[in-house]
This record gives sequence, structure tokens and C-alpha cells, in this order.
Amino acid sequence: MPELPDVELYRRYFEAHATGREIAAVSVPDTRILDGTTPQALGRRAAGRRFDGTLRRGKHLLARLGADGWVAFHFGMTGTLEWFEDAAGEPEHTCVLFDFADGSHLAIVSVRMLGRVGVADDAEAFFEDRHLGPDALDPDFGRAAFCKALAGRKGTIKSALTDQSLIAGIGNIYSDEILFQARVHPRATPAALGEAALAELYDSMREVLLTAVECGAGSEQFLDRLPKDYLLPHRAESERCPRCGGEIAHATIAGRSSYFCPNCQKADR
DNA sequence: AGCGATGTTCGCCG
DNA sequence: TCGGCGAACATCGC
Repeated sequence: MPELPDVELYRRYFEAHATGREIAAVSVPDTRILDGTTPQALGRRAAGRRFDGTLRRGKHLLARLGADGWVAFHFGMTGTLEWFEDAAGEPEHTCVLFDFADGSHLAIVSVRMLGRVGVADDAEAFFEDRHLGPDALDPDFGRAAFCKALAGRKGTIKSALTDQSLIAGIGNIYSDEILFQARVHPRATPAALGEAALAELYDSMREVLLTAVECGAGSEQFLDRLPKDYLLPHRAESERCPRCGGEIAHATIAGRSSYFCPNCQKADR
């Protein structure tokens, strides 16, 4: 699940449960998730300190340890955060575990091991190292910057939207929803779309991501809460378009499984 | 049993 | 140089 809306909700969850608690110890039941650090280094950096703020850019969540830098989380395809009070509540597949001094815990859970946990001294440098573009919801990333970022691209609009070095935060699921809402075919090219359609696509991008956060992306009731004309609940084989009733098409585009409505979504608008 | 899955990265190719 | 593509990573569920 973790694309921008999911990670934004993880960030809020982290703020609600982990921020402010004194960290007594850090353990790493599965070190494969560590990226550029060791259990010892992570423990030295965090033990005895408190998380005092969070920062999200795209799908990366960073948690600040005062002047001692950051712990960086990336959730891959299946990673989650889980805070719990009773030690017996430790989830399966816990890779990193923060034990707080008050007896509660925060688990970083990753079933498929595609997530990453690292440390950083400087957040901006961390993002630069990863060639991460501006966050899709960054207020400073406006229509003009969006159009400029996409305009020169030769490939499909879908590959551009999901390129984290161009715009950070959009993955396979939300690129499909954004294109559906903008009525743009995933194989359209930025050049064929032109400035006006790209500007509309920008509006759809913001609207979709903000709506997904508001509706509680990833929660059980999420699909029911979404507006009636959203593709997400119908993003499957032989489903019907919530707008025109036509059959949803499935194709591999930009190397990813893509769902769209061939009737509503056009390559040149 | 086999295939595909919300992500990222790398090598190969046009 | 750019972009598409497939594989790899690891595991689960249909």
C-alpha cells in the first residue's frame, strides 16, 4: 500500500504514538531491512533520546532525533508501522523494534523485505542522495513546476508520474487513479497532452492524493469512503468504469500493471 | 503449482 | 543520454 497517502497517514500515526517518548532500546530482529547502518549504530543514535518531529517526502518518512539526526523509513510494497503497549503484542515480521521507556513499543513490520530503515545526519542530503524530486503535495511544487518537470519527457505519462526523481510519492495505484480522474490515457505522452491538459493533470494529482489521505488510505473503510467516481474500488479485471459503465481495461504500461477506462481516458487530452 | 502484487534498482538494448 | 523492459529482491495469497 505505501504510496504518498499511506505514508502520510503513517507519519501522522508516528506523531501520535512514537513522537515524544523516550527510546530505551532499539532491536533489529531482521537486519536485512537496514540500509547503510547497523543495529549497533542505530541503537547508539537513538537510545536515550526521543523522536521530536517527522518529515515525509514522497514515500520516505524521516523521524528526527533532535540534533542527532534522523531515522529514515521506506516501506517498500508491504511495510507498516505498529505501536503497541504489551510486549506480547509484537507483530509477525517485525524487522526493527523501538522500546520506549514507558513500556510501549513501535515495530517496523515488513513481510517482503522490500522496505528500508536507515539513518541520516541531514534530511536534504538524504533526499539528494536518492535523487528524490519534490513531494507531489509540496505547496511550493505548483502547476508551472509540474509542467516543466514533465514537459521534456519522451516516454508515457504513466512512467513520468511514477518517476520519483521527477515527482516523489506517486506509485502504481495512484498513478492509475490520477490518470483516470484527469481522463488521460496512461500511454499518452506529455508532448501530446500539452500545457492545458498537464495543468489539469496537476489538479487531479493534488485532488486524488488529498482525497486519499482524507478518506484514510489503507484503512478498512477506505474504498467505501472514496467518492463514487473513483477507479480504485474497481481496479481489477472485468470491473466496470464508475463513470461510463464500460469495461475497465488492463495492460502493462511502463512495466507496471495498469487499469484504465479506454472509453473515458484519451491519449490526446 | 504458478503467477502476480502497492517499490526500487540494475543491466541490457534501441 | 534517455526511456523501455525484464530481472532481481522476498514472501504471501489467489
